[in-house]
Amino acid sequence: MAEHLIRKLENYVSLGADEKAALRRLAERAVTTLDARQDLYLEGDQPERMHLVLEGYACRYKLLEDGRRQIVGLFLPGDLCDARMFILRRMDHSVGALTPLRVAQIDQHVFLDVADTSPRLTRALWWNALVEESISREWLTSLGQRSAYERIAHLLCEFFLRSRAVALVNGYSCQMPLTQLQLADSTGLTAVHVNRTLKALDADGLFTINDRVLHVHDLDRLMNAAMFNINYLHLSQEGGPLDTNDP
Amino acid sequence: MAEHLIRKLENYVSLGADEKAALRRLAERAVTTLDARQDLYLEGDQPERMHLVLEGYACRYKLLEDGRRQIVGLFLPGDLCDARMFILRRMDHSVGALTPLRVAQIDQHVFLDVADTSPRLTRALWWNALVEESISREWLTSLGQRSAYERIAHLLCEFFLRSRAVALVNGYSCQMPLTQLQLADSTGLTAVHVNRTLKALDADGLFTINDRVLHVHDLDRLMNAAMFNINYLHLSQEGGPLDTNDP
DNA sequence: CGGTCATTTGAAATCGTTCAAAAGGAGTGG
DNA sequence: CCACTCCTTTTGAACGATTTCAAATGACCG
Repeated sequence: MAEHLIRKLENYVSLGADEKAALRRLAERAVTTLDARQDLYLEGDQPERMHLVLEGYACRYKLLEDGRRQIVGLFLPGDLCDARMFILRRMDHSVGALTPLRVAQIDQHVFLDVADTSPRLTRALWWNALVEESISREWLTSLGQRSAYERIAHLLCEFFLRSRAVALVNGYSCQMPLTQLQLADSTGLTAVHVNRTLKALDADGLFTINDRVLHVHDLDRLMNAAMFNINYLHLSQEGGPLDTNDP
Repeated sequence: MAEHLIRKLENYVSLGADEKAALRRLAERAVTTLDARQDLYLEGDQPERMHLVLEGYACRYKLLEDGRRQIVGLFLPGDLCDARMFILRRMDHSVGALTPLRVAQIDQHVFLDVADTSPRLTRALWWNALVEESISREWLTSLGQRSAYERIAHLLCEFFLRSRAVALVNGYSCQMPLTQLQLADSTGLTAVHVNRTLKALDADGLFTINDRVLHVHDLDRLMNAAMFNINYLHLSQEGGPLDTNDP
């Protein structure tokens, strides 16, 4: 099901029935499942196919020689992995499943054909790629400037809002597949400190995580605590998505 | 002069005379100069033109409400700023000159026309964009996992190698326009600590910086100290650039 | 000459790490 | 069903990398 992807793209522009159909056909390609902890790519691989996440969660990560690990991006349902990575001969990072994962494997040329279905769809897929880059920049800002408390608040705030953008929230709750160790690898902290910081965030009434479910208790205060500026997610273009009849 | 850009792209693929000519024409568009500290874009701007850096150095940066600043990317001569940013209605970060700067301002459609001059050039410009993303991921890894010492070693190593890729080195020296404060904003450290760490790196015989010039004393040891894995720069495709007669 | 910016140094404070250990849950094989 | 292992969460105490605060110096510029 490409519904999550469609939902996400429609934050940017309303899609026509033909465009949605093209995306749905994409999602029917070579559907595979992976267990948690399995890798979709490893650093050094020659990427040949790209993937659309249908169900479950995954991450990009890099390893240093001595085993230190940094998670450099998260994939939610509806996210596309490495749409154009095949231009680089070798992967410079790995992609791993965080939970059991269902993905569609898509050949590059099939994707490019679909991307060319309509100018509007082309643009929407571009928008999607550019938002991913914007998120990287925001993560850089978090790692460089935010305190542990702000950093974790920021990550979870982003996660909640990205989940909401693909209709995966239930009021103020959503899945949160990251263990404290993975949270630590995402934020450049240690698991011990993540544990203590999560407790502080809970004590302050901002959110709790239980059994891989995030409950946001006060989104406004959470955003404030994280110095969260929603613009970088480029969700609603002022006045909402473009109309279907737009050029 | 588009020579730096051409040089850089030829790390990936050899370009034909017509392709080079197209790039050179790009670089003649609306050439402007800026002083150090002037901004090319501010967060919130609607990007309309993209830029090619002809001479001088610039950076992308983000500010938090309370004034903390993170530099999230560097531009050297030959770098393209925000080739496709116009798809996003608003800039989510700012771009500022680090030194006096000469740039060519390029309209989006002009750029896209040139990019379509040949499949090889299209691919080369894609390669360029993907390398920039790869660098972001490596910076994330630095900020999250590397110590102050490793982080600064890594940044300068990268800077040296990127300079070399556009023929801006002289043996083991190159310009290094960042002040210690800017180095601090790039690495998520304080200027005080950058100062002390630079001294340590000098004392260890890795490199020195004097009057905005970097002298690398021992590149191998510098790369080791930084845990520098050159693959992420995607410089030489195995066996060197593709041949001009390739598809 | 005064002002701004960059560099440098010292001393104290702190945030986050490291080390160590315990406890709970989930899955596996006997 | 128990024993076992692995993973995750949790807590305490000590340590240390980096920050903060403060101040001095030098270079450049109008």
